Parts: sequence; structure tokens; C-alpha cells
Amino acid sequence: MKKHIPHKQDVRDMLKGTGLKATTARVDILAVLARVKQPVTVKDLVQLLPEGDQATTYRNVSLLAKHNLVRQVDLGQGHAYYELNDEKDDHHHIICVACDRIEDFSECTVDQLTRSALRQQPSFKTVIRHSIELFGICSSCQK
Amino acid sequence: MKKHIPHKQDVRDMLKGTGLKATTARVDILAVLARVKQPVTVKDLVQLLPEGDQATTYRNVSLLAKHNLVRQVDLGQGHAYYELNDEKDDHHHIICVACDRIEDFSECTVDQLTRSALRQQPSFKTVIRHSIELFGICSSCQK
DNA sequence: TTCTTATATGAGAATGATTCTCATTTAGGA
DNA sequence: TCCTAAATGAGAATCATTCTCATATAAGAA
Ligand SMILES: [Mn+2]
Ligand SMILES: [Mn+2]
Ligand SMILES: [Zn+2]
Ligand SMILES: [Zn+2]
Repeated sequence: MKKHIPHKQDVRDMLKGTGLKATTARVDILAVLARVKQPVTVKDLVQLLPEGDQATTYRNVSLLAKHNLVRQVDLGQGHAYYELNDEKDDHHHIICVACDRIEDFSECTVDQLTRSALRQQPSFKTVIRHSIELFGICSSCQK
Repeated sequence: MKKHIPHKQDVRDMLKGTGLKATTARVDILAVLARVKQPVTVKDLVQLLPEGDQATTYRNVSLLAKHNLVRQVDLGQGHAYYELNDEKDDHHHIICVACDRIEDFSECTVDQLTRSALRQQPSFKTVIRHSIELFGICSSCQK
């Protein structure tokens, strides 16, 4: 259940595997995301990186997302979050509207949703990605 | 199934019903949203309004959303969309990643999702809102 | 209907996130 | 080691959204 931090060389191989150059900026981003195990904003990421540059970080998270190494998470906050993408673990998020605490949850209804959507809208042929977020109140904010 | 455009006085009463002033800016926003029947950006909205002011429109869509007269839709585009909120019709969206075509679909798995999430994360007590979006390819873009 | 006033509006400036420009550096193959 | 296409970094630019404050207006009171 618990995920371990990948060794630096594994990350480099991951990048090579997708045809991307294994630059220090990219390796560092993946290392930080592996360590924090939480969706983080680009601003946070720049802070957490040993040498974080804003433009480079934005460029790289987009690129890594395009190659499915990271996942962009949209929590309706006006800015994107990013987390490491684990293909084998499709999960979604529940976020506290009071304190922004974010937790994962997994589910098994995506196939149903997809089938239902494609049945209702024959003008769509394929679903390639989905986003499911729940907004609620966590126990500490429930007081 | 088809929804008709509400008469201007009905819209005014709707606003009064929530304790909001029935200003022309607000009535016009609701009228446009009723007419287009599609999630629109604030930029679009400002264009479509007879006298659209940016700041006023932003203020009003937020306010109307807080009072559940409109619904903010998040499609991972870096900016929000808004649509008229019909309490009786909980639906979600499927958007074409190639041409941004947006269609609705409804489903019945939100309860399952919610139960599942709360079971997995006992640190959360309540779910008050959800966002489910599917990203795919529409038939015209499938070529 | 007219008056009063708390609210809303509108024009523009400010802010925050994200993207772009371009000179310089670097990864990785030859 | 060398070469070069690709990546980086610093700053400026852009885009969405919010704020400021002077003016206008909805709606209840008279
Ligand atoms: Mn997650
Ligand atoms: Mn809709
Ligand atoms: Zn909380
Ligand atoms: Zn399309």
C-alpha cells in the first residue's frame, strides 16, 4: 500500500523511457512529488525544489503531464495542483472547503459513468480522461 | 426535457426569493445563461450581455453561484465556466479535448462515490458538492 | 410617487497564475 | 571530448480574476 521513494536512477530511466531528456530540473520535480505524496501547486513546487525556476517548472509539469508521469489535479482553486501519476492507482480527491485538506479516494464507477455518458451523447466517441472531485468538510473543521 | 426561457419577471422573483436585489446586471446574466443553455466563460458572458462590465459580471456570477442560481463548471481550462443551475437536474459534462465542444450527461453514481469516499476517509464527515468531468473526442474531431 | 440609503455598478488599477522571449547552458549522442 | 538540439533562467508579457473608489440605483419608507 505504501509507496517508496524511487531511486534517482530509476527516475532518469523513467524519463528516458518516454523519450524525454533526464535533466536535473525534471529529475528534481519527480523526486519532490514522490516525497510529498500530495498534490502541490507550482508555487509550492518551486519552493520545495533545490533550484526551482518558475518558467522551467511550469514547462516541465506540463510536459510530464503530457507524458503521463505526473497528473494535473483541478480543485477549483484558480490554480492547478500536480501529483505523481501512478497508472495502476486511479484515484480521486476529496477536499475540505474550509481548510483545503486533500485526501485521496478510489472508486469503481468510472466505467459506468463513461458508458452512460457515451450512450447519452452519441456525438462523443471516446473518453480519454476524467476528473472527479468531491468537496466537503473534514472532521477538524466540523468542530 | 426542453427548457423554456423564463420570463423576465420570473427571474426578478427568483432573485428576490433569495434576498438579492433584482438589478439589471443580474437579470441580464440569468437571461443570457437561460438563452445559451451552455456553460460560458465570463469573457463570453460580458460579450453577450447588453451592457457587460467585467468586474460586475465576475461579482455577480460568484454571488449567483453562492445562492445556487448558477453553477460554476471547471473544465481544466484555466478559467471558469458558468451555467444556469437547475436543482432538479444534477448533470455533468463531457468535453472534447480537440475542439472544446461541451455536452451534458447525467448519472446516478454520485451517491456511491460519496459513500465510498466517506468510508475510505473517516476524517471527512460531509460531502457538499462534487465535480465530475469527462474529457474525450467528439465525432467530428475523430475525423 | 418621491425620498433615503444601503447596495450595486463601472472604469481602471492591482494581483496572481501562467506563458513567452531570448540569451546562455546542458544532456546525450557522435 | 565535441557538437548541437533541446532545456534553462531571468524577466517581461499575458490572461483571468479581484480590488478601489467615485457614482448610480433598487427597493423600502414616507
Ligand atoms: Mn492524489
Ligand atoms: Mn451543463
Ligand atoms: Zn477542514
Ligand atoms: Zn471535437
